[in-house]
Amino acid sequence: MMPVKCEICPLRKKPLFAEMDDDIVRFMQEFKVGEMKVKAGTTLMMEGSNAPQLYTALEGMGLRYKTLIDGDRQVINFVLPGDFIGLQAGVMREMQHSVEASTDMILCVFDRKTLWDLFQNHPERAFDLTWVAAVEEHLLGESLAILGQMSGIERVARAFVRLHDRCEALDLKHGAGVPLPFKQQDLADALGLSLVHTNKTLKKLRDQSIAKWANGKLEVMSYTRLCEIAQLDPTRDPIIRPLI
Amino acid sequence: MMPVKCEICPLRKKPLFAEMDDDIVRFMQEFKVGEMKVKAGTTLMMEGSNAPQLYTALEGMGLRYKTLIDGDRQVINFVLPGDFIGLQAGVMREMQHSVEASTDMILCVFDRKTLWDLFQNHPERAFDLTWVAAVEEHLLGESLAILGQMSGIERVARAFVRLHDRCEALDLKHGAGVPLPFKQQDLADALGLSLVHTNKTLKKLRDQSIAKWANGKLEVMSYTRLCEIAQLDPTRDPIIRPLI
DNA sequence: CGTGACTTTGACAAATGTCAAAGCATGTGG
DNA sequence: CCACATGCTTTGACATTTGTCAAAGTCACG
Repeated sequence: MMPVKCEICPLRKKPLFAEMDDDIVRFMQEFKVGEMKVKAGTTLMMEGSNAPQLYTALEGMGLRYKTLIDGDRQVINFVLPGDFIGLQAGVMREMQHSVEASTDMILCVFDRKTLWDLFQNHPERAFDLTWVAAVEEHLLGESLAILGQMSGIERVARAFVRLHDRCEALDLKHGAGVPLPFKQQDLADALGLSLVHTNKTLKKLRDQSIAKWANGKLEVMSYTRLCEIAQLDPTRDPIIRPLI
Repeated sequence: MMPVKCEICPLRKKPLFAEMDDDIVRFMQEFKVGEMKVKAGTTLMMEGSNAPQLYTALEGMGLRYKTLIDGDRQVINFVLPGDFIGLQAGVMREMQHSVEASTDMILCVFDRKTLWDLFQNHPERAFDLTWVAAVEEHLLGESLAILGQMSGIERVARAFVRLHDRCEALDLKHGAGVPLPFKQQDLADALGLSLVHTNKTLKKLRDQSIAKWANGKLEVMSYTRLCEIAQLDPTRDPIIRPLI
């Protein structure tokens, strides 16, 4: 099967991503060495290793996580289409977290070795890479504030709003809900809550008809009330980011 | 008073920072538009604003924080000499957190407008900037795991080890301890604990003769035991980063 | 002195975690 | 087609951690 041409990349035109000049698109086409399909459960990057390849998620979802000495797992964030994977491997010695596919995924593949070429000959793209890193930094800072200052139900609500909005921006809404192909344990590990407590919190949102998450689908029934709990302004603007 | 020349910058030679070519040093000297001294308590960057200037901390300490709707504050991290301030303002529309000086500080000042020149004409420096962003991302991911998975005493121990090591790497050790010019409330806000609980946790570490923090000085009495609680290998290597 | 900012303590309340078991799909081998 | 094993979700009872409130202690400073 032919890989998707960057030129006609369906992600590129979503308003979530910064616009891209035509010559940048041509360069990306060159920079891209191929496409990869992986099955759910595949480990894409390993904490502590150095990866020869970098990716951009095209389809499917995954998660980034760290494993602690005592075996606990912290999910750093969820990987959705448009996310760049492997920046740390690209510029630091090695990855500081692992990345795993939660569903089957399709990824754009880049070569780590040509990253330097990007910096030397395509300053706009280098800038965009830094921009992506800064957006990532922002999102992690926000997550930190969520774990540090918010209660269980607030954290779940926040996660739902974030994921719901991102899916909508990607036009992933089909029917009543958006896809959320994770386990409750994944969400628990992301929010720093126990599985049991997460489960009971989900029940509360269900019982109050605010949001329902089952069978890999998230249905937000009252966006307003969800935002209220999540301490978010329902009319705020999304963060624009470049697509690598 | 004459500003410090980059050439003789005392930070540059610390093994914590990546080595820098001579011509890069010359460029940085140009890039640098001046030096700034601020008093303790000064707000250097405001969440939501765009800053015309970027900084590198030379002396003194500060903190980055976010304020939530309900007034809670999350301290994102502590700012120590060598930290770059304002990357988000440089590449995104605006800062996503505030930065405040906890002590008097001296900062290297750069002009946001010349950042683009850096990307166009100094790819190594552009790479370093991305590298810094990646290191920051790593540290935030680690913080996330700390807040999400560790108990109160473990969090405090982690923070102490991190800060102690960083101060040592900067040769800030004088006498029995390292400077830690923050309030208990700052640490509490960084670790997602209440002030009272933080205070009681500090007492535990004191009573067990593991670490004592008073009058802005942190004295680590048993690095081994502290690392044990912090779930850290006491022999691990520090992360090297570029100095901007 | 008296005031304000910070730290320390004790008593009590609330949120969250742990354990254990049951429920419920789904897939597989007999 | 059934029986059973597996992985995930749901529940209830109970334990523990952490937060909240209120007050007192300490220290620097005008």
